[in-house]
Amino acid sequence: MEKDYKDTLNLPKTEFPMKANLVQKELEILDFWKTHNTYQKMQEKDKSNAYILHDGPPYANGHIHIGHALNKILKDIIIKYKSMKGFYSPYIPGWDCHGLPIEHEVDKKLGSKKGEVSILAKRTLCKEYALKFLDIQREEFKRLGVFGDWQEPYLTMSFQYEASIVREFGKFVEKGYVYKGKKPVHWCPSCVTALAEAEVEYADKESPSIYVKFKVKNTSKFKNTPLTSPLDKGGLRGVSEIYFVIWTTTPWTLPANMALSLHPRFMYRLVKTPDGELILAQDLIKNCMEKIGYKEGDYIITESVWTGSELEGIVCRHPWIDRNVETIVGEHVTLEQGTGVVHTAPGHGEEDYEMGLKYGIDIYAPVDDKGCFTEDVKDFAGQNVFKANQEIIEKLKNINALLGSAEKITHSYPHCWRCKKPVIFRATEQWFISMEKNNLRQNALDEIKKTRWIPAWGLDRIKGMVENRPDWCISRQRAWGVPITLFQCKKCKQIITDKAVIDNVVKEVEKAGADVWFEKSVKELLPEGYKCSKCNSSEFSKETDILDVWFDSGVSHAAVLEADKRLSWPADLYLEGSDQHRGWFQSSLLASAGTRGKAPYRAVLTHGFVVDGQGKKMSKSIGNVISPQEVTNKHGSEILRLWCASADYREDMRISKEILDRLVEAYRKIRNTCRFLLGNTYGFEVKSFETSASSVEPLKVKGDLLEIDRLALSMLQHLIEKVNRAYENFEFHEVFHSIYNFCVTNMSAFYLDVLKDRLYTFKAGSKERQAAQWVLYNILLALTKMMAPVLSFTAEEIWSFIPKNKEESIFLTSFPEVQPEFIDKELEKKWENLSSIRDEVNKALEIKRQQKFIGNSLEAKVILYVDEENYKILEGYRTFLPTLFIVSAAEVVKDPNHPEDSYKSPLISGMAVLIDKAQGNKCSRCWNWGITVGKYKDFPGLCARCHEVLTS
RNA sequence: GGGCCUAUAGCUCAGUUGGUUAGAGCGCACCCCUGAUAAGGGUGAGGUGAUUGGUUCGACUCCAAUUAGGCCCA
Repeated sequence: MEKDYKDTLNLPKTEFPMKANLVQKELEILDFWKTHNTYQKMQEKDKSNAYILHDGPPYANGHIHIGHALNKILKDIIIKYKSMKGFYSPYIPGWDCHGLPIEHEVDKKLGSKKGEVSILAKRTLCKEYALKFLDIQREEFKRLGVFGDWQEPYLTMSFQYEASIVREFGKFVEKGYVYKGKKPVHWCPSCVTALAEAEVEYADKESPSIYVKFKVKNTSKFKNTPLTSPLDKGGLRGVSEIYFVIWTTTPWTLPANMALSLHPRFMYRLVKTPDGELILAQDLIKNCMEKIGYKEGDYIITESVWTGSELEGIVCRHPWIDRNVETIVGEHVTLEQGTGVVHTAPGHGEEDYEMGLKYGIDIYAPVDDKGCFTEDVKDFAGQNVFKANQEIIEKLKNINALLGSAEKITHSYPHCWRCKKPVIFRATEQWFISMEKNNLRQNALDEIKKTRWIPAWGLDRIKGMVENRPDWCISRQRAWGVPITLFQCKKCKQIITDKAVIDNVVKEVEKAGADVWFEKSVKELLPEGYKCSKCNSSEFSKETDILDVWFDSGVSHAAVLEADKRLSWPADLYLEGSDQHRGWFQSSLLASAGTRGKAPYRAVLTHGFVVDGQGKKMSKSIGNVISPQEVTNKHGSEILRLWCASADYREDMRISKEILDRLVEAYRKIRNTCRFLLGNTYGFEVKSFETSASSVEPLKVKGDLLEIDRLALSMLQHLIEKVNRAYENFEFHEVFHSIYNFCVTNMSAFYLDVLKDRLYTFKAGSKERQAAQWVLYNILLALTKMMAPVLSFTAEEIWSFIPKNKEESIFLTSFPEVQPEFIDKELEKKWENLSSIRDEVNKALEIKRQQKFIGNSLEAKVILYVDEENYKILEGYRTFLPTLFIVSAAEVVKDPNHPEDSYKSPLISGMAVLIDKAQGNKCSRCWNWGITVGKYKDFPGLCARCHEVLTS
């Protein structure tokens, strides 16, 4: 039996497990970070060199979903990278605590008791609810390996934060932005309350469908127009009655009709009918005439045609009210239904309202909070609007304003989520922040231009929104939020804008939270003896509405960036999903631009949404939801982190079982590469190493390196460069792909494979082997550090296996920088050729392997038949070729006439590869074949090289 | 319906200012190894560049429309 020489080899040796067992191991590492205060230690830096990423607060409701995980992990990657780059880069997570969803949950729990509970008691329940989920989410975020000051987050419901909200609101009041106006909201007449969009459910409802004509007051405009078609000899000149025709399903909104909307580019035509000359969109004529009940021949379509724009500003008369109604134009008009002429009641519709604002029309809504007409509406005062529908139709019929007869249609209509009854849209008094005051809109637009948007199209998106948005409606008729802290004089209705009054409230809120507004009386909240500056009255009322929660989070720049000593203003980066262009990015911008004239951020980065493997959005009903908890429990958070870095977040990110499986494999490959590096740096003297790696004796080490070692180092520098650039540009998928490719291609399949012979069979302390280890050590350090921001758990684990005498955590080390002295362009160029020759040899070997001529490549001898040019390339490497090809022998023959059985390279002209069996016998130690095997009596199974190693 | 965005192999990504037969890794198939071993190596097969039109000597790259999808509005 042949002696086993395995013990004489330097095989890899490491305790670092191949199997990650992430689900368990991550918990240990989290514990390590906790007990060693790793995050805190990372903050012990020069604060003047800071990189501030300001956290956008998630809503403290429910468990985190995959989108939350993506967002927090991306932030974490940046924070860790910047920190390792030497920046003071703290992360203060925050939570958005006020708002409707929490209030709803509390209402739900209260059930029938809802009405009996005081506002303060309810607010307490809301607070408890928010705290509960804050804790849950905090644990879930920490479990993902996200670093941050989790012990001291910011909460929009903390006293300090609430005081900031009141203070910032006060600034808006002082500067004159805040005004009271009317805006239509969903209103439930049965519950007598305003409803938020989320409280509205859509259900089918039967409504009347009617066509109504509006008489043109002055037809002179038309008299100058050639109205008559050749077929219509009578012409229009004798006609004095011209009407616009509208269609509506809410006759009750007609008393509030203030305008008729046309589309600026649609074509409108005049139609002669027994009921007069009607104007409507030409594409809808046929349909309307049918619906109204005319038969063909009953009406004549004239040649007269205009665009909506041409018809703008025509004065009409309301069917029965003494009111002029003008035609206006808007893009919201469609040709899907109706007449192309839209009845517009700014007090009863969202688009109508927008049009009203645009044209300066009164936002008129003569309907009270129980859904009944007010005294304003003479004929129908006191009537419920839905019940009044029929009477209004009768009225229209009587005054001959109704075309055809009323029909019934069933359509989707908003209903109250609580009482399930149909709701109405009704203008109510609301508080607004003016976009025009102090040039807020323009100022915000200027700041948008100064901000770096990543990706760049973010600028266009938010710009368009800010350009077109209406004034900011900041009031909500709710309980769970920060009150609009305004007083009104009961006598003269003056709103108090005194700074002293506001400051006083801020102080109160600082002490006791926003609850104080509801707890204390007006007198207690006002400075003592305060009197109205206008009428000297001392009787005031306090506002009961609360602020829009977007105002809450919008002022985080003041409440957190400015106020928190750990941070500074403005932030270097805001990073959220692309939905926040309308949300937080905008509210923050307006809140900051309105009070400080500047954006609160230097750069804004957005990521896409998480979708399923088909690119469809995740939804419970489809059942394609993947939760972060699921991934963590099955594969480990590390895989989720890797997923965040693997895909391009600027687009929507897909996640599926297959994608995760691929990532698990990629993870294993990276892990195993590091494990091999660890195993082969075993026994290496780190200290002497580091000395010689420093400037003390660099040349000596460099001189010991083989060419392939220097090549590997050069390749490493390129990787370092690429990875640095990718992190700087926030292109983490580039980080992942380059590191991964480096592990697979440059290391595993090339350098490490070639190196095995030297590492295993050379003497442990030989300078060749030491040189290789030195390179491996450097690669390992660089790789581990570079992956740390993404694969934080694994990097920390690897770090703990790297011979010590250094930082306690990988996150306390500094990020690898390119060392230009190790870049060797010339060498790379030479090796490009060698590398492609190696590829061709592999092809030749494969053919022989498939033919069962050889198995292991060491059984082969390679003979290269080359031309002059290739000979020059190979000449200097003759002795190294067997190592490079991982075969037992290699010859280079300068002869363009290749033998028959050889593989003629299609890629490299002038080269053929002949594979022969290696001569001699297989060395039992190094497995290379050679004629020296058997020569030595003391070790008959060894080749000369191994004999030398064992006997010297 | 509107604004913004996306569409390259089964998967994740590259593709320089429009210029030869569109690249990588994974996965897959086949083979080798059994001294990185629930590892490692090799070879190979996979693409009508969403579709349709246009600009151009020439388009994955520029433009338009369509389709599918995403976010935000309506």
